[in-house]
Amino acid sequence: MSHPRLWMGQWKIKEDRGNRGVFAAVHEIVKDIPEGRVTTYGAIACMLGYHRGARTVGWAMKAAPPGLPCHRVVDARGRILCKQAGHREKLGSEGVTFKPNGCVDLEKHLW
DNA sequence: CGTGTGACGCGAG
DNA sequence: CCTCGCGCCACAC
Repeated sequence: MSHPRLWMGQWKIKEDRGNRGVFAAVHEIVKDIPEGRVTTYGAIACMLGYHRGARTVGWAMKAAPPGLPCHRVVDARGRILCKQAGHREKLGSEGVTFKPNGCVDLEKHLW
């Protein structure tokens, strides 16, 4: 897997946040996701050092504040878990392409 | 401090 | 390709 942020020292954000809450750290990362790019819960977890804390990242998303581009965060297979919103269309207008089955093309747009 | 919970990940069928 | 089951972790109570 290639996660540019992994070797950019982004996981240090956790320390910068003083461990006050992983949520804040996750939110910071999600905010930095550029348009036309997507990332996965597991990737974010890795950036923070929680190589197995993908679920915790999901929690952070649930508590995500307004304005957070949470539609750019999908699962490891490129599927949008948040069903309530039409994120798929949003991503499409940002230049993200999808596979025939509706999954995001992670190979092309993974952050 | 123990228990329950969840927008996940991955292997196996 | 899809579904099922187990494991993992931080947070709320």
